[in-house]
Amino acid sequence: MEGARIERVETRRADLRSPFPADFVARLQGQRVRALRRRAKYLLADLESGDTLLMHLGMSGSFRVVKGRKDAVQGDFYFERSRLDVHDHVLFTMSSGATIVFNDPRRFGQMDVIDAAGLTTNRSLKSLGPEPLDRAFNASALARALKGKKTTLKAALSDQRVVAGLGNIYVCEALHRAGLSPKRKASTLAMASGEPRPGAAALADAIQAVLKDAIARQHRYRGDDRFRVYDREGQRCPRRGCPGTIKRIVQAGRSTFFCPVCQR
DNA sequence: CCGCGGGCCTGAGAGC
DNA sequence: TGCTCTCAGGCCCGCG
Repeated sequence: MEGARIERVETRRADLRSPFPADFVARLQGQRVRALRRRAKYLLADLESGDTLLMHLGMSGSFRVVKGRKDAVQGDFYFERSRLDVHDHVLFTMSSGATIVFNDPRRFGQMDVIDAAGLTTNRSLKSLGPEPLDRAFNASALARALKGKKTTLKAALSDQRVVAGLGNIYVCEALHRAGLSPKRKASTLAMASGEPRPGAAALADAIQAVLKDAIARQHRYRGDDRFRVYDREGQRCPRRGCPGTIKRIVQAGRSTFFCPVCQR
């Protein structure tokens, strides 16, 4: 997509989680994609017009690139429409001849077009916390974010306003790596007399390690047996020398997996 | 404002 | 084997 022009956009239904904006197609067609980037769990494609295409995969969303030949036009596309799935909801036909297909069975995904001001005012973007993979993210940044949080570490880390980009699974994984209990009060890792508490450094490191590892290994959220604690209730704790057994509890309506022995 | 619970949606997996 | 049922996730909304 990057550097190519969006020749045609087709939405194959009226909505994902919410309806596509009325001018969705009009504001995209004919625009060159200046740059692709990410903020939290959102994908952003900056366009020549100054608008930005905002995309979220939700739970089950994915993109695939279908290559075609421009001289083999099938309808308005460069490939056989019979190759489309019922859950292929948005098609971007690019000037490169490739078609980018957005597939999302559960339709928890999101697509929107925002203007430049929207980058700071859009509801989805404006309250996001720090990026854990930014250089600026460290124990102090995390401690500041957790300051005054009355809730548990699990709930705080799941809150995109505190730290951007962690989902249920990676919160569990990061807390285990850091040796911190998901039930612990979040503010206990906040600053104390100008210094981050010891656990904050461990947690900041663990968050970064979990995300880098997941990206490098191309984790999938289900059917993936490479998590240390997620979906491992009743199994031995993977920490060296720890005799604990992974436990499952429910916090804020979501499953938490942790080791009660080594996570304090 | 904050935190929590419910709801959206489908398919994988469990249970009969 | 095949049917039904539950439940998982991210995010938004409404409630207290």
